[in-house]
Amino acid sequence: MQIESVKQVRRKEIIRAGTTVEQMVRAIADMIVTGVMSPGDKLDEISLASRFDVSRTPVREALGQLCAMGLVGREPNRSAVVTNVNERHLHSMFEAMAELEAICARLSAQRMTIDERHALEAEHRASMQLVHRRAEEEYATHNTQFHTRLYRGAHNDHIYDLVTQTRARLAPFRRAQFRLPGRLAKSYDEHDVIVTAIMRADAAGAGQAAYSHVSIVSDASTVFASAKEDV
Amino acid sequence: MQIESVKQVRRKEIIRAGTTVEQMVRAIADMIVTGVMSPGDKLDEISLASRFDVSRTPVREALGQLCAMGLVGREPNRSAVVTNVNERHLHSMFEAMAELEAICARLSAQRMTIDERHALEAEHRASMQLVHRRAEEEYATHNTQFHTRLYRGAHNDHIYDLVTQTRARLAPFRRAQFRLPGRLAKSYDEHDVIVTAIMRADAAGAGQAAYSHVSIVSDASTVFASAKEDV
DNA sequence: TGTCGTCTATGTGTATACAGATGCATTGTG
DNA sequence: CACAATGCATCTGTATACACATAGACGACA
Repeated sequence: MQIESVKQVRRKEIIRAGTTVEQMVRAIADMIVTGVMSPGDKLDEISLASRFDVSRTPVREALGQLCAMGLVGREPNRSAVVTNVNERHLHSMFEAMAELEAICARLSAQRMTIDERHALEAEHRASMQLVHRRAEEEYATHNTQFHTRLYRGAHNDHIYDLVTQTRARLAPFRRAQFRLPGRLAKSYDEHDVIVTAIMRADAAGAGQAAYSHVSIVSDASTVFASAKEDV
Repeated sequence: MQIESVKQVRRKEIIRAGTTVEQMVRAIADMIVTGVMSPGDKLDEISLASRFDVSRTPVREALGQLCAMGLVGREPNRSAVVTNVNERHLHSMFEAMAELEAICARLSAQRMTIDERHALEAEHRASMQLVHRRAEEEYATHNTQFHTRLYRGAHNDHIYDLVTQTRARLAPFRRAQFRLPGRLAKSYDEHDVIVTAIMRADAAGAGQAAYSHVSIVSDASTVFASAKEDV
């Protein structure tokens, strides 16, 4: 009886804390993406359970989802670990990202509605101010929206899934891209080429512009080297 | 004590039956892919648990993986259901598949080693016999291998993951493609164009050939219509 | 002193128990 | 007779218990 009341209280606390599985996934993913946890770090189920004040069961659920997202690896009878990608694999992800962006840009050039084209152009034009003000954080937000518009503009749900998934897996390696001097202006110019091609319905041009945009932004080996030095 | 011995026995049975989570995933995926279960069918945890003679816990694990694979959908406090894709979404998957195949063919034309090129060509040539013998089953096996060679030949791990994943999700809708009259010969001819382009290191040609090959094979709306009539 | 074996501690995998939510059926009322 | 409300049954979500696997430490023997 007393035990049950304890359970009740705990349950209330959990509900109040609002620690759902989804939130745990977000929290752990954030820790990985922001570098709080480094590749190779163990994710102990018991520690996580006590940390989020839930039992191991939902923790395992969350780890399963993170595993599906590719952020953590799991082996039988072993703790889940933050996935440790090697340089070759990282390069393959950046290349895949470039290919997917190119597809989205091509399809966007062909399929975007008038409204979508106008919205893309307007948002892009407005971002010039952010470049002048050197507002890196805000530009990063705009940049995410800009690319999301391309993914949506392709009007293909499955490709949207693939590109979003790839983007999530690359997130840990894209930190602070816009801090580099002149990077904002360069990004804007590259966006401009893409937007212009899309407005002209120039599919091939948009695809090529998007490919080189992402390829240049990534420069995988450099990114990886810097990321590795942190470890 | 007695309870424990019962558990022991059960455990032995389970081990003997060898019903691991991975096997359950395979079994359920097969049921979906082969049409034993139709889109919209409920996947009751308790029924599955008794069916595989395990508790609900590993069943939930398996359902989570199937959800990540996109074969089943889950909503809170509701049974998992076999994903019911609409025509638009199915079309988007076929289109994505064509784009991914094109990428793999392009990259294969550029990157395959001499050995890989020879193996591809040899296997392709050998498949002509299967066409003459109208060996649909065997040709289907060969076809899978052929495409897998293209995915591997691109030398990009992440793209391999994406294309494999997409292929798995499309599996339920590709049954009996090779039963159609003349389909084998047509497939062979299309493979031939791809192989020739790859042997010449003609990236653009290989990409285009692969795209139209997959696009024609799929013909999404027809496939969907027939799949739908079964339901 | 080094190496191999065993023992223990920690953590995962699975089973079971229980609380909450949802959907359906049954009953009561207009 | 139809519709709504309530009760019940069923299934999911989470907690907890227990058995097995693995790794690291300690001791024995060469």
